Amino acid sequence: MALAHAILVCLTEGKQSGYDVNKAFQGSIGFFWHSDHQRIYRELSKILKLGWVECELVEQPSKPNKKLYSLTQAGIDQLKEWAKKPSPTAPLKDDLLVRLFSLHMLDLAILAEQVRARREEHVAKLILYRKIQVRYYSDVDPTDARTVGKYLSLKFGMRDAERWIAWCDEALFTLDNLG
Amino acid sequence: MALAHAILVCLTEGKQSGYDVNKAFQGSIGFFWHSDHQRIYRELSKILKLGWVECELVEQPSKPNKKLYSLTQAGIDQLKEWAKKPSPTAPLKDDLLVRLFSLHMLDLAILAEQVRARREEHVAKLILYRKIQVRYYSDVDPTDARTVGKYLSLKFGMRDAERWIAWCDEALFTLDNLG
DNA sequence: GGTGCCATGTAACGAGTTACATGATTGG
DNA sequence: CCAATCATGTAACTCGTTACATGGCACC
Repeated sequence: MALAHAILVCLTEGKQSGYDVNKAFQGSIGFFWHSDHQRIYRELSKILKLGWVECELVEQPSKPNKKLYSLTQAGIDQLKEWAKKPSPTAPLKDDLLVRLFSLHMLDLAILAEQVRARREEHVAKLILYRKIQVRYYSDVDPTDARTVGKYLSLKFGMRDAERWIAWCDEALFTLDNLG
Repeated sequence: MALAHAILVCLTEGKQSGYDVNKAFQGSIGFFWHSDHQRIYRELSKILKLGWVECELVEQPSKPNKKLYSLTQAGIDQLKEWAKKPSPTAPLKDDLLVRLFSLHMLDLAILAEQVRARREEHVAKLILYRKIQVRYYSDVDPTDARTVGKYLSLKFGMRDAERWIAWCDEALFTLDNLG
């Protein structure tokens, strides 16, 4: 039940609608845990029943009504309990790496193209992360847990992109020497 | 239908039983695409029906009988078609990174312990990868596609472990300064 | 008049996990 | 005698994805 906990983490930022949570899952926390609005709405009603969140209906003139969710004490306890459990390492799962295992049967030019595309993706990500770094984390107070935690995760994202870019360069060089 | 294709990739190595495929999914290819024997057996019967593989029953005295699967031409075509399609980047998904977003509400000591555990895991992986490197890839012929492809994926694994270790060190330093 | 944002969900399907189930042989 | 290896699968369940569904407001 990991998505539920990711939502709880989201709600530590304050009251939010399903729509808001979904937006957070597209940026920020979504860089490390993704979902879609369908599942988020489903999960919100589930954890509402469990009592981990409470819900307040907000009527908005000239906009659709929304439901603002906020953490309950049970939700906070649940979050803390979850955080105590060891976090399992997510196994790598990547098409591109698998394809390399049957490289001898595949079209090298197409594969090289895919590696280039992957490289570009991560270059774009790195640029985005660096923008976020400059925008929000150029002057971090090292004693502010709230900021420091998020900054650490951003740095992870940056390292992730960098290692992809470096590996793609290596792979392209190798593929070039093959054909 | 990604698992099916990962199995096809496996079978480019030659005839294998479900048991063999499962073992490959625990080492080598399994470092980049994991599964379990249940799903592998299910998927094998599925792609047998589709005609991507064919099956030969081998009776073994003093061992359980086994079914040896091998690629058919349709399977090879399928593999090649699949490899032409762009490979989607697997989104990051990690508990530990998510927890950092609610760092201000969590127990720092426990989290630091989890980071240390994560570090050890990746140190162990890196050692394993290096052993494999020395054992199988100390003298790679850069024109041998079969070897070069697998070696590239191994190098990806090594970079992955290295970036984790480096990040964990950074995180531990940061967490230390907090508490 | 079209695109995009706000805001909510359901239904069907496919993928993946956990638990259950069997049974012989080999090595310590 | 116990554990590991070889070898196969089924059943129930949860998680995740895709497609479907609605509808007003604001901006260009």
